[in-house]
Amino acid sequence: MIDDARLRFIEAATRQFADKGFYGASISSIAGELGLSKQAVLHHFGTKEKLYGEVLQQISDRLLSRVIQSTAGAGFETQLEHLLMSLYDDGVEYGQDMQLLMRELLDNRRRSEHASSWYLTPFLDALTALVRRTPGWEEASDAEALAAIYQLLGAIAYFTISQPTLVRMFGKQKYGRLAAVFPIRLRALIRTTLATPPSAC
Amino acid sequence: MIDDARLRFIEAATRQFADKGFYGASISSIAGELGLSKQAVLHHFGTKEKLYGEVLQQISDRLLSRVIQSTAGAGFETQLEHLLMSLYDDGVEYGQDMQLLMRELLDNRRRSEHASSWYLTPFLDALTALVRRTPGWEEASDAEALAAIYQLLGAIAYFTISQPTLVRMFGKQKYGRLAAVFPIRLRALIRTTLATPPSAC
DNA sequence: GCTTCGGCTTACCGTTCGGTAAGTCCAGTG
DNA sequence: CACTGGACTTACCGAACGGTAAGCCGAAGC
Repeated sequence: MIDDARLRFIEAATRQFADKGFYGASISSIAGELGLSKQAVLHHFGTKEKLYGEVLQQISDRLLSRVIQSTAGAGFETQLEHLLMSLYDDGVEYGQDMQLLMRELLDNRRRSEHASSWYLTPFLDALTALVRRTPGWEEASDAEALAAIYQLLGAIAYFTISQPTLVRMFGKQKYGRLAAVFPIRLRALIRTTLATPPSAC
Repeated sequence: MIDDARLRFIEAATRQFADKGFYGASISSIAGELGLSKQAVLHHFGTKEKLYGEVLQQISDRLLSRVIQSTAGAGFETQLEHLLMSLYDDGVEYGQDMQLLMRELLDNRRRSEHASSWYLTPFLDALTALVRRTPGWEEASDAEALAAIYQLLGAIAYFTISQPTLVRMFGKQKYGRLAAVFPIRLRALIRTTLATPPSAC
């Protein structure tokens, strides 16, 4: 199995960057996760920034392939609904990607000289395109579709990254009740959002 | 003006923690913003963690006083709408608090041994209480009200912290169009959310 | 006028960081 | 058998980090 170490480094880096952020995660601790020295990481990726870039790229690919994958059967409306709900489900289960993207959103301004910020563009473009195919949205502008989808993404991402904090805030039982109610309301939110094209707003 | 330096330190710290995160901001750079040495900071606050705690406490107070302040005139429904919209407006103008709270949400798990995570509880409690006074929500559970308000907060916070990244992603014009549409859709989202109590969901 | 004290400084400490340099080990290849 | 190149190591570097210790200094209190 060639490049095995490379892939495992990226996995470990994804975990740690999501958990501690770019500055909080060190290459030596990432290497330590596989029982290797930090120079093993530098050997494969050159710099920390490049490793981070690969992590981001992989997440971007995952997200985009998910959109493409969902383009099958049913109407665009239910496609979009399924996609967003599965994004929520997976985010709750293992929120690494959500966490990392949120961090990237926060740090991007500061780190913009070193890393580009276009990892999310294809994903957002695909989503807005999908929105504009749902009934009532055919003549909506990009901005209008993007605004709608961004609100839904925000609701999803914000909740999923809050999970650990909410558990400690409210305790397991109360969080459990919240987590039981949330997806029901989320589904309703998605439907009413799609049922409210700009012309009816 | 006594304690002037203290307050200015907290202001600078708020800026830098919001911008770079807890680990990214150093006490010496915070001190440098007032032209003082890092030991001036340590003299006032003891440790970095305590300074961070005061910053968080101040933000929490600001948020809570905002909720209380909004409790005047009009129905609870429009109170809540005004509150959320002003949260959005200010978040767009200077998103420091939003950014910092988002970071805290992400880092809280990791830093939980040193700092408590209850800064947001009073704010969330006040908001859920406010939701449960709006028509149709009187018999909703805490979890249901919290889920609804959390989705709205997510939509608001996610967009406001994304601002700089979105500008670089799409350019000023396209972002301008997005920013023009967003609050319109947000207001609609708030209203339909409040108009959809759990019984109708 | 002397002391006290808060605000602040310089000097220093141990640790960790990202990154460089040089070498070791070993499988594959002629 | 010699050699080559990739994977990985140890050794090291300068810089920055959070924090401690001790001292300076001007205003206030006696």
